[in-house]
Amino acid sequence: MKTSEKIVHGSLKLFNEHGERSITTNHIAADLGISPGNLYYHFKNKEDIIQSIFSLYEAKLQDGFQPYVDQQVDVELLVGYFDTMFDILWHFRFMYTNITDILNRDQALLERYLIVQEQALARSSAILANLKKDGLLDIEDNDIRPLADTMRMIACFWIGYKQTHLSTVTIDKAVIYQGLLRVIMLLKAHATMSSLPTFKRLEQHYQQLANS
Amino acid sequence: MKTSEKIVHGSLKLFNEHGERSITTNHIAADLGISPGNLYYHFKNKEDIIQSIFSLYEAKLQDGFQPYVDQQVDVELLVGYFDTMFDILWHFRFMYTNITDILNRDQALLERYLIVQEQALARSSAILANLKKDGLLDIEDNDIRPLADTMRMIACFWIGYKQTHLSTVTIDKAVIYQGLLRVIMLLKAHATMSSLPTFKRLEQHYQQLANS
Amino acid sequence: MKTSEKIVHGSLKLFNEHGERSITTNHIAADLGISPGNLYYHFKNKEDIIQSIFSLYEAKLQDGFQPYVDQQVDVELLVGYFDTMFDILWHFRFMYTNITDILNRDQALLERYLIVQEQALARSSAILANLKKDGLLDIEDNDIRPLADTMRMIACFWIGYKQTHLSTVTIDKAVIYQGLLRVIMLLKAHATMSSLPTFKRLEQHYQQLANS
Amino acid sequence: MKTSEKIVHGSLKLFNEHGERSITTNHIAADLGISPGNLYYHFKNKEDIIQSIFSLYEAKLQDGFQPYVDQQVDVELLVGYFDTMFDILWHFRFMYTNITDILNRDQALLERYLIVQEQALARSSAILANLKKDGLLDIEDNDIRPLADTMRMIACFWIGYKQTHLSTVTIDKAVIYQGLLRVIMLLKAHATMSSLPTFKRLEQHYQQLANS
DNA sequence: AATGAATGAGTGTTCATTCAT
DNA sequence: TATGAATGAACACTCATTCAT
Repeated sequence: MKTSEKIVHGSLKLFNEHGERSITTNHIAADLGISPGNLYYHFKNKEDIIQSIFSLYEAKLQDGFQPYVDQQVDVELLVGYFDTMFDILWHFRFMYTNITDILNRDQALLERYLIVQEQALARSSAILANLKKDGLLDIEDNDIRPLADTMRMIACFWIGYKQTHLSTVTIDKAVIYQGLLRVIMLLKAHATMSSLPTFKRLEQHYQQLANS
Repeated sequence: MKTSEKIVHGSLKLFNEHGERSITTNHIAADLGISPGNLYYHFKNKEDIIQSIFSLYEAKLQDGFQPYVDQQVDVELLVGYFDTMFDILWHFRFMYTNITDILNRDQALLERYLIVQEQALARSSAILANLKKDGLLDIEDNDIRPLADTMRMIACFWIGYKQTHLSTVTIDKAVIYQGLLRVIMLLKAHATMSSLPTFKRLEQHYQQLANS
Repeated sequence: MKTSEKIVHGSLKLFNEHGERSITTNHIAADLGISPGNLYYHFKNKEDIIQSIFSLYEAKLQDGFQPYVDQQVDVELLVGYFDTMFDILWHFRFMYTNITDILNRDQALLERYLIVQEQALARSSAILANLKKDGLLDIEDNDIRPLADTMRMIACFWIGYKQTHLSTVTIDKAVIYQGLLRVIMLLKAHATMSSLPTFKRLEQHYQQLANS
Repeated sequence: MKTSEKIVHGSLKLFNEHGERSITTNHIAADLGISPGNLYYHFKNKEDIIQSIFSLYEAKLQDGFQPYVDQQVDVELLVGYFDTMFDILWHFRFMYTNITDILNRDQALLERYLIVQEQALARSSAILANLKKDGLLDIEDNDIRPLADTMRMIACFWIGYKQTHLSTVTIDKAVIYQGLLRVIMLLKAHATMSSLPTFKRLEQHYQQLANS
C-alpha cells in the first residue's frame, strides 16, 4: 500500500475511533510511524486528507446504489443494497458524527456533499421505482422520492442518534445493523402481498447480524 | 442579573451564533466585558458552563412537556406543546449541531442527557396516550412510544440535517418551524375523523410562521 | 517597565543584533524569560510587534526634525539634528538592513513608511530652507529638496552599504558616525564663507566620535 | 544546457521574480521539472546555488568594466559601460534587494563579494582616470576614487531604494534606467566644456529607454 | 468578586536536506 | 545522473486554565 493510501486509511481509522476534531495531523503521522513532514509531502493539509476520504465515500456511494436492470429481484439483490448501506455507514461512521462541523469549515466539500447526496437520492428513488414496477412496492409515484428521503434521513442520523442516546459511546457493527432494520421497516410498510415474505427474510437476515 | 447567570446566557448566545467549538472562554469573557479570571471564579471550566446551560435545557424540557389533566383539548393546547418544542430547538440550537461532540467529551453530561431524554420521551408518550384517550389519535398502544420516539428523532436532527443539506448555513426561525411541520405531519397521520380539522389548523398555524 | 514595552524593546534589541528574519517569536519570549503565550497576550502577532517598533521610529523621526524658529543657529543646533539622525540610525539599525523584506510583507506598514518618509523629507527641506535664509547655505531654492533627498538616501543606505562592504559584519556606533560625516560632507559643499567654520566644527565633533 | 546550469539560471530567474527568501529549493526543482534529490546531487545546498549565481555575477563584473586602451572615446564607448551596469543590475536584481541578508548568512560569500567589489571599484576608477586623461572629465586625482565609490553606491542601492519608496513593488527595466540616469548625472557634473555634448547624448540615450 | 497578566503544551504547517533505489 | 519519498526541527500562533493582586 502506498504511503498516501496509508495516510488516508490511517486517518479514517483514527477519525472513526476518536472523532475528526481530536485527531491532529501529528497524531496521524505518529500512528503510522511516519514523520509529520512526510504526511505533508503527500497532502497539502488536513483538509486535503479529509477530501481524499470523502472521495472514497463518493465512489462507494456511486458504485453501490446503481439501479438494477433486467435482473430477477430477490433477497440477494436487496441484501446487496443494504450491505452497501452498512458498508458506508460503518467505514465512514465518523462523518455521520462530525459532518456538520466538517462541512462548516470547508465550503468546497459542502458543495461536493450536496451534489453526491442529491445523486444518491435520485438513484435510490430510481431503485424504489424499479421495485414498484416489479410489483414489490405498493406506493404512489409522488411518494417514492419522499420515502427515499426519509430512509436516507434515518440512515444518516442513526449513528449520531445512537451515539447520544446510548450510555456506551462506542458504535459497533450491531448498532449499525439496528439502524438498517429501522430503514427496512420503513420500506416494509409499502410491501405488496407477494413481496412481504421477501422483506421479512431481508429483515431476518439483518436481525441475526444485529444480535451477534 | 448575577454574573454567573450572565456568563451562562452570554455563552449560550455565542454558542448558538458561532458554534461551541469556535467560542473560547476568552471570547465569552470579552463579549460580556468581564475578565477571564472572573469567568473562572464562577465556573470551574468551560465544561462547567456547558453543564449550566444544560440545566436550563433540562428545566425547559421538564416544564414544557407536562401531560395535561382535566383539560379541554383544542388547538391552543397543542400549540402550547409545539411552541415549547420550538423554544427548545431555537434557544439551544447549538446543542443540536454539536451535541455528539459535546457529550463525547463529558461522560457525566451524557448520563444526565440520557436521563432527561428518557423522561421527556415518557412524558411525550403520556401526552400521546392522553390524546388517544380523548379521541384525537387513532393508534395502537404499542405504537405510541415508537411514534413519540420518531417524532423526537426528527425534531432532534432537523437542525443538523438542514445545516448539511442546505448550501446556506444559517439556521433561522423559519427553518425550525419547517421542522415542526414535519413532526406535526407524523402526528397527523394518526388523526381521527373528528380531530383532523384540529391538526389541520395546527399545521396552518406553523405554516404561517414558517413562511414569514 | 510594562511587559508589552519589554517585548517591544527586547525585540528591537534582538532584531538589531541578529536581523529580524532570524529572530522568532519564541526567541523573543525566551530572551525576556516570558512564555510565548504571554507574548501573544500582548501582541496579535510578530507583525504587530514590528508595527509597535515602527511607531517608536515614527515618533522619533517626527520629534527630531522639527524646523527651528527664532533661534540662533550655531554648532549646537546642528549637532542636535545630527544627533537625532544618529539616534534613529543606531536604535533602529535593523530596519536599514531588512526594510525591503519587512515592507514587502506588510502593505499597511509600507504605506505608513512612505508617509513618514515624505513628512521627514518635507521637514528636512524646511530646515535647509531656514539655514539658507539665515545665511548658512548657498543653494538655489530648486536644489533644496533634491539635496535633502540625497542626504536621506545616503543616511538610509549607509548601514546596508557598510554591512556588505565591510568584512566585519557588526555595525558599531563608529560606523554610524562615519555615515553622518558623509552626510555632513554633502551639506558642507553648500556652506557660505561665513558658515564654513561652523560646518568644520560640526565635522570635527563627529570625527572625534567616529574615531573613538 | 547541463542540469547544473539549468538549476543556476532557473534559481536566478525565480529569485529575481519572487525574492531569494521566498523561493525554496523545492520550488526551484519543481519549476525546472527535476526532483529535489537531483538538485542536491548537483549542489551541496541552497547556499551553493547562490554561490554559483555569484560566480556569474563576478564574471560579468570583471568582463564589463575593463579600462579601455588606445581607443577613441565616444558615446558608444560610454554606452558600453552603462549597458554593462544595466545588465548587472537587471540580471542580478534580487541581489540588490536581499544582499545584506544573503551575505550575513555566508561569510565565505561575503569575502568574495568584498574582493570583487574592490576590484570593480579599482577598475572603475581607472576608467575615470582614463576619461580625465582624455579630457572628458575635469576632476582632481584625489576625487576620482570617491566619485567612483559614490557612483557605485547609488547604483547598488537604487533598486532597494525604489522598492521601499514606491508603493508599487515591481521593479521593471525603466526603473533601472532611471537609476542609471542618476549615476550619469554624477558623472556629468565633472564634464569638460568639450565633453558636455557627449554626456548629454549619453543621457538622452538612457532617457529614451527609461520612458519606454 | 474581580482583574488581567501569565502559562505551556499543543496546533497545523514548512522546508532545507537526506537517502534508498 | 536522477528520482521522490522521507526526515525532523522549527515556525507562528492558540487557548483552557492559573494566580498574584
